[in-house]
Amino acid sequence: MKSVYELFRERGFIEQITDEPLIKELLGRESVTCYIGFDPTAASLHIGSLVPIMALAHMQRHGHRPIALVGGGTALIGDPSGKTEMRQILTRDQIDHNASCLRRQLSRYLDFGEGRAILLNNADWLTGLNYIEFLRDIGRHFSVNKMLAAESYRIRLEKGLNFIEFNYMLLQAYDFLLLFQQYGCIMQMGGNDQWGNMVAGIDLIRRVAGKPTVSMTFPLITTAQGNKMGKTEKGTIWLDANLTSPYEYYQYWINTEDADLERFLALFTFLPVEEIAAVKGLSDNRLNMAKAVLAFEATAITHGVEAAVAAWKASVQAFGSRPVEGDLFPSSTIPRSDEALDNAAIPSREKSRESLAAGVPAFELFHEVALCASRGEAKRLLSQGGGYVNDRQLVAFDERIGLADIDDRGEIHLRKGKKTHLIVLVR
RNA sequence: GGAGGGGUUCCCGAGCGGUCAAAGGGAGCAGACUGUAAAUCUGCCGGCGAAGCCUACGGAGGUUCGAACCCUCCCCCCUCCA
Repeated sequence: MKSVYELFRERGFIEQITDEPLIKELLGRESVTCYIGFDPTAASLHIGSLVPIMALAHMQRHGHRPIALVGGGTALIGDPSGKTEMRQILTRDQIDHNASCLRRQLSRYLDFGEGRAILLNNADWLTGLNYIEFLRDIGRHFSVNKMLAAESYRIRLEKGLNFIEFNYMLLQAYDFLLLFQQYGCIMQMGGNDQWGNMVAGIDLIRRVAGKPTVSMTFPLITTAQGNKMGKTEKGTIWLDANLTSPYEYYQYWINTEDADLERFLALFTFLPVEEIAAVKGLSDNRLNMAKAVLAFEATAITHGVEAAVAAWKASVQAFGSRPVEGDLFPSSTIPRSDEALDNAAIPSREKSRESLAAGVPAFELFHEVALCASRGEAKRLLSQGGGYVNDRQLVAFDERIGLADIDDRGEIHLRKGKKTHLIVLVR
């Protein structure tokens, strides 16, 4: 079996590491306890946290012991790293609530069974700290001169950085020290913007305990367009099915740009790299099949196979069938034929028969079902030919939609542009 | 604490008494072209409506026929000095 270090290398997980020979050796030789922190700044993680999650999952699959640390304590401070402005400080209640949501969410990716992985919240030790003691025990090991030189602070020095944020690094370093002492955790991983905080932890452990520890950062994943992952202008792509439905999630992935496909398959699926390498030679239809595989696998990891199949069916229903050929990604469990399609995963709205009897002007209907944010927007959309009813393009924005448009399944299919489908269920 | 500079529509950023729902860019949406891709081109891009009205330029007041633009107070940010 390949060591997880090699796997990280070939799948593109590594941006920087502190001590390559040491990490290589440790990961190949023994079961290592490592940790990654997750900020409970929202009640759900989003796609941006997927790389760290996948990294922990890989660690676990290779017999190491991951610690997922929910930053309930550090979130009270707010990490300035990688941010140009101070972010909104959340209340204790909000953070506690979010932290408990994240615990549940992370359990879907990792097995927190006895000895296999650990889930902690740093609020448990940070909120009870005594200020004077902390300064004397921990603070004295930090050089302000050195901190000011750190990239993450330098950027903020131009924009303004207040004392509470300046402290963040000490707290994260302290987390690492505590995990080292209490759980034998010797490796921290995280996004590349965490580099400064991670190195600070290693330094602290060396000073306090005299032991070497290591860290590894992941590249900040951007799309080929240079946008941050998971933050589209439409909104964030969340991992919570209630915030981003499995169908939307699937669609997000299937719309991956060509240039990102291979990299994303390596990062966001468990498919073997040998199969992923085949993407290089693909074009047109077969390339799109590979995107379907990415979408299916990614959806299955986050929402389960059943939800992924439903999303796949809905997608095929909406965009046409292009079964993935058998020689592509043999390891993938994506359905290869399109029997038994259904569109249950396509967003739908109910509407009564009576309300349609007199016919509803199309722009009002589009607004009513939330396909458009306002009536004005709906009018503009329809006037420009961006509205469809049962695949028929509407020519007039006030065309009336009524009983005649109901199909034999009792549905009216509305479409905004090429990609946004919605089904009106007539009751 | 003192001096100066700022806070404009989702973001950046012009405007500095009427012609401003506010230049320009970005993002977004739609159309064409395609492969549910990218690039490109075109149109749209506060709300409700027929005209018109309403809501918006950090907040509250004021001057004026009329204010994003002038005045007062307050809040927030930045720079320099302490």
